[in-house]
Amino acid sequence: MGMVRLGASSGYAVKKAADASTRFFWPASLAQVYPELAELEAAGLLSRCEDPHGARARSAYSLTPQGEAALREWLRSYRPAHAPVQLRDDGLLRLFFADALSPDERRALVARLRERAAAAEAHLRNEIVPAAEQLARAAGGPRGPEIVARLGADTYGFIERWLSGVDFR
Amino acid sequence: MGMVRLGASSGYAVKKAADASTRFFWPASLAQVYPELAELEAAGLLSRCEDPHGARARSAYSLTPQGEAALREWLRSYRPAHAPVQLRDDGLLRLFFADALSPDERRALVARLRERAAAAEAHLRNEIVPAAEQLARAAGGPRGPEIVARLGADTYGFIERWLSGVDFR
DNA sequence: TATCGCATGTAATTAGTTACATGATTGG
DNA sequence: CCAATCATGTAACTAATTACATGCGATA
Repeated sequence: MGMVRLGASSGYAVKKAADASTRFFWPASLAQVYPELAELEAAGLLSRCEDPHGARARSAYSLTPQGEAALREWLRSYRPAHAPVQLRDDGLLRLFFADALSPDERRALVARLRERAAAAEAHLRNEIVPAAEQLARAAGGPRGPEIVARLGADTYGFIERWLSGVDFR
Repeated sequence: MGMVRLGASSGYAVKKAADASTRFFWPASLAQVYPELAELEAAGLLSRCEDPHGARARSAYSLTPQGEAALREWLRSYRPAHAPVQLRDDGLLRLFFADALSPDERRALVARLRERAAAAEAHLRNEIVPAAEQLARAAGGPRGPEIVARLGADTYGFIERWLSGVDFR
């Protein structure tokens, strides 16, 4: 619903938008998106209208007033008691157990973790942040996507620097 | 297997150890742990011996040489091409879509995200890091758990400070 | 003697991914 | 004309959580 609100009208567009923005903390697959859109329509939170492109069928979704209200209620319902951010990551898991390795292998693992954090930072900063800026200029200035993208880039940068100071012999 | 290596012999102990350490980036449930231990035993990577406590049955697992080798191979197999850290988080998702809220509501959301990051940092620093230090003193000085716990605490601290500088009117 | 923690498992449900299946449009 | 992208869905499978079910041991 949030993606629809930001201008992604079709299921395909919702998936594409998620890939280009929320992928790092909330990935979505097409097989999730299509049934979900249908359910939200059945619940009266989205309205659908046929918007074919030539002979190719396309469904253009938009938020109903009830959908807008439900989205805002969901945004307001966040409480700090909710589970904290999960840094779900098999790299950190390996670092956790890295005492089973030799010192050289340990250093190599830390180096690879640094590389990956640096790559994630670069990708967010060079691809995702500019895309969010463009969205802000285009669609009535939503700032959430840009703020989250910058937070992500800076956090990966922080992790990269932190790991550079680790001396895990 | 990593947990068994660090001294958690029973399924219950593995779960408890995960709750007290890897929970933030790799949560485990008992319903996962027990079948997994049985599979690893069947594969010859763990050996099991009956270790009853009075009349209460208990299985004490330990790594076989093949298990030790498999664990090390898994630790070595990490490549930066692997999916980057996922900050899977419904709080970030809400921030992403927060333009649908009023300025006051937005600020309240950011404040709650800060509170939660601060709580996670405090918990890691006051509970998880000391537990990892104790483990290091007890079990032949594994440093991975402590390093990861400190990285987590510092990262949450970074996020908390970052959010304090956000002006999302 | 009752509650809490230790201990082991199964069953049911829910969430999520991957693969399959199909076909139109657009740009090189 | 061929490849990439747009577009929609279903089916099968895998992973993960939650709930259920049971019972001993220690301690307050």
